[in-house]
This record gives sequence, C-alpha cells and structure tokens, in this order.
Amino acid sequence: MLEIAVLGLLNESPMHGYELRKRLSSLLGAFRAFSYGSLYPTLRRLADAGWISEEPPIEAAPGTATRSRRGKRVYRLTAEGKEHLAVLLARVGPDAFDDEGFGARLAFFAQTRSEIRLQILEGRRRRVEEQRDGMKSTLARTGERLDRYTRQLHEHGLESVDREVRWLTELIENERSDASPAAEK
Amino acid sequence: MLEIAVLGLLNESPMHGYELRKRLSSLLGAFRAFSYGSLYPTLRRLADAGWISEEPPIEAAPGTATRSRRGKRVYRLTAEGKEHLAVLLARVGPDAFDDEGFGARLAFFAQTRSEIRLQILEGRRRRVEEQRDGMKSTLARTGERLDRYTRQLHEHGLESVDREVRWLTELIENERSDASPAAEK
DNA sequence: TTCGTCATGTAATGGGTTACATGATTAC
DNA sequence: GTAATCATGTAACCCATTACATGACGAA
Repeated sequence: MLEIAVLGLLNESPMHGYELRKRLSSLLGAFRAFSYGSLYPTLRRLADAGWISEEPPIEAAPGTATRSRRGKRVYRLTAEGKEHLAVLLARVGPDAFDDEGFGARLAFFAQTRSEIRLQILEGRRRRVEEQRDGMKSTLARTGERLDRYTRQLHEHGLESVDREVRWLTELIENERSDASPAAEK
Repeated sequence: MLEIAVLGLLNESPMHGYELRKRLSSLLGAFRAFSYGSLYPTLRRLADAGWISEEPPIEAAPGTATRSRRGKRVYRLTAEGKEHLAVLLARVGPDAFDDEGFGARLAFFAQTRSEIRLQILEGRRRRVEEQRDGMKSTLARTGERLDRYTRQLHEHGLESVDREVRWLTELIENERSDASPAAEK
C-alpha cells in the first residue's frame, strides 16, 4: 500500500520524505498517517529496487570527510518505477477491493485506464455488498436479542456500508457514461 | 482489543475458542475477523494471567498415555478476570476513542457504568469531529486542484464522519436523558 | 470409510508503530 | 544563540495474518 502511494505521489512530482509524509496524510484523508519508521525503510527499498532515485545518492565509500552528510534527499520516480507503478495500478487483485487497497487505487484513478477503473469499482462494490448482506442477516438473526448499544452499532455500520454501495454505484454509472458517450442525444 | 473482546464475551458465557471466534466476527461486524493464529495465543496469555480458566486444563506432567488429548477446551472468566474486565471497560484512555477501541467498548456498553459510557461517547465524538474538521479544511484548501476521483473520495469520507458525529450526538443525548430522567413531564 | 466441519494449535512472516537519536535550517 | 520546525534515520517491539499441521466427530 505504502508502495503504491509513494510511487503514485512521486509520479506527480519529485519530493523528499518529509514532504511525502505530509502529502500522504492529506491524500489518504488525515486518518491513515504512516510514520517515518515505515516511510524511510520503504523509500530505501524502492530505491534499491530501482524504482526511485535519490538525490544526492547515498555515498558508497565513506570518506572520513563529509561523512554523515544528512540533508534533504529528493526522491524521483525512474522510468522503471513508472512502468512498475502502471503495472501495480492495473493489477486488479483481491487486495484492490479492501479498504486500504481500494483507497490507494482510487487516489490515483487519474493515472488508471478507464477499463481498469471500472473493474476496481465493481469489485469493490461486490465486496461491500457482501459485507452489507452479511451484516443484514446477522442483524436479522440476532437483532432482537442484541442489547441496545450493540444493535445501534450494527445499524450504524449497516447504514454506512449501504451508503458506500450507493456511492460506488454512482461512480460506476459516471464511469460508464464517460466511457461510452454513445447514447448522447 | 482482542483482550477486551474475549473477556467481554466470556463474561456473557463460557465458550471454547472456535465458537469465540465466530461470536467475535458477528459481534464486531463481519469485518474484523481475527484469525486463530492470534486468538489461541491470546487465550493462552489470558489463562496464564489468571483471568480465564481452561477446562480441561493443560496437563502439566505429560504422562505418555493420554498425551496430546486434543479436544474442546472451554474457557471461563475467573473472578480476577471479571475484575480485570471491569477495569479495562472503565479505563477511558485515548485508545478508547479510535475505531477499534471504541467499537470494542461500545460492544460491551451494557456492562459499563453510565458515567463511563458518556465519557467514551464524548471522547469519541471529539475525536471524530477533529477528523472531520481536518478533512474539511483539507478539502477547502485543495479541493479545486484535486482530480475528480480524489475529491469524490474525500467528499464521501467527509460525509461519513459527519454522519458519525450526528449518530454519536444522538447516542449522547439518549444517554443523558436516561441518566437524568428529571425533566420527564 | 470418507467427507465435511468442528476444533486446536504453531512457525514464519509481515507491516506497521513507538521511541529514540541526530542533524540542518529558519525565525526571533 | 536558541527555540521551533524541518528532515532523516534506526531499533525494538507489537499485534496481527498466512500457511500449515493435527486431530475429533458426526453424517452419508
């Protein structure tokens, strides 16, 4: 997840880690913050994989002079990284349908092909519908016996997923009418 | 979290692990499942701490006969466990206000003093309001520049937290009028 | 007797967080 | 020159998951 988010943001513009973290927070919505303890190791990993470059690079030979030059380090998506990101965004696996994975995909929908967007939206909707139906039947089965608080919790949860289904349906309709502007009067 | 949930469920009735897991899933709402890989070690830990008892107990001396008697093992809340649970449910720390922690508390509100319930509900509301305000200002600040999908994601998120605030307000009002039925005509 | 599901458990791993340590830059 | 904040990084830990292994028991 962090991987997609980092690559996606760096595809918009090069940045250093600190700024990346701030953008990450606002992109993913104030919740879901990511600490430096996971961000920096991830950046190192992505750099090792060749998907991003660091400027200035880590000094391989530690000359006793200028040692531990610790300053801003700007990360930039490489050509391979761009390719890799495209693959990640186009891969419609089960992880694209859970909360985190879907959120990350949606955040970079502008960089995703319309056909893939539709698959992701529909997959997500199916997932949320399953959840909704599960909750609905649990509520129907145990609703009477549940104490007031638990019931209210479940009812609120049910309404939330219900709203999400409707929201997704709207997005899907938009997507479809964008994709085929055939029936345009 | 698992700790509260397990103790809370066992307070309602003794159970074995497998059943506990099912109840856990439906209690916490189909999402949030907990695998055996975390459940059984937790049960072991709680038993070691003396908060729950196992029946039949793990055989201390492994007689070569009847070894590895692997069958149902019923867990039951002990007196110390009951006390510990009461403490956990009454402790209104910051972790009681995040998604998980709040959900776990609410699920056992029936076992919680009204005064504590109110504190938890109000703390949660404050937390969600902060989130909402953060999202609101982010949206106001960056809304125009955001691409359509990201904006829709943020708008949907904002509506969701907004709904949660209203829901919590309702619960708080209920709680208050239950607590002080003074103004009853 | 074999299949499904109930039931318990462990080892390896994962993906993050917290707390800490350090250094660079800017504003006062 | 000093406080705040920008900025990078590591180590220890936590809490869970996945994948696996095992076994009991009832129904066909």
